[in-house]
Amino acid sequence: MRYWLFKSETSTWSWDQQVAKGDAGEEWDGVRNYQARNFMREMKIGDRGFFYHSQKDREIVGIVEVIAKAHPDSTTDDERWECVDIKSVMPLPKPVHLDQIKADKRLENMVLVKNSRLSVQPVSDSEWRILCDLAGL
DNA sequence: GCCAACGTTGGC
DNA sequence: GCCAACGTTGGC
Repeated sequence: MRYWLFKSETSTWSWDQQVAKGDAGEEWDGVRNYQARNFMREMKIGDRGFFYHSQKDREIVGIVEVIAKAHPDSTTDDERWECVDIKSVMPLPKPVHLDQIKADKRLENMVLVKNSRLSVQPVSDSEWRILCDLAGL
């Protein structure tokens, strides 16, 4: 299983909205970036990811699971854009703020730190473990 | 609200 | 195929 990180602006699509969708989940649509799309194409059902609030909050707030492989994005007719479906699994007992991540030497190579603009990113096994630890899991 | 970093577009 | 111009993102 691989790990990922999904980034969203609170005002666009928040963790609360994701949770409200329950096990039915929701498309991670609206991605118009080739790198992010390519990562979604690599995802498999059962892969897990962090849900990160960008801009105002700047913290990882929950864990999600991939429940559908990449398929055409329903919000556009442009065939280039695809997305996966994800559902919320659980909130983090202690959300992990960007400041904490940046302050941790072990996480200095995270994509979130190195390329903050990428909206869908891979997370390594060790990064996943460290972040779960910081989150109180 | 500013601006640096990055991605995309389009003219050549 | 290069690169200048432009638009967007997201941290600060």
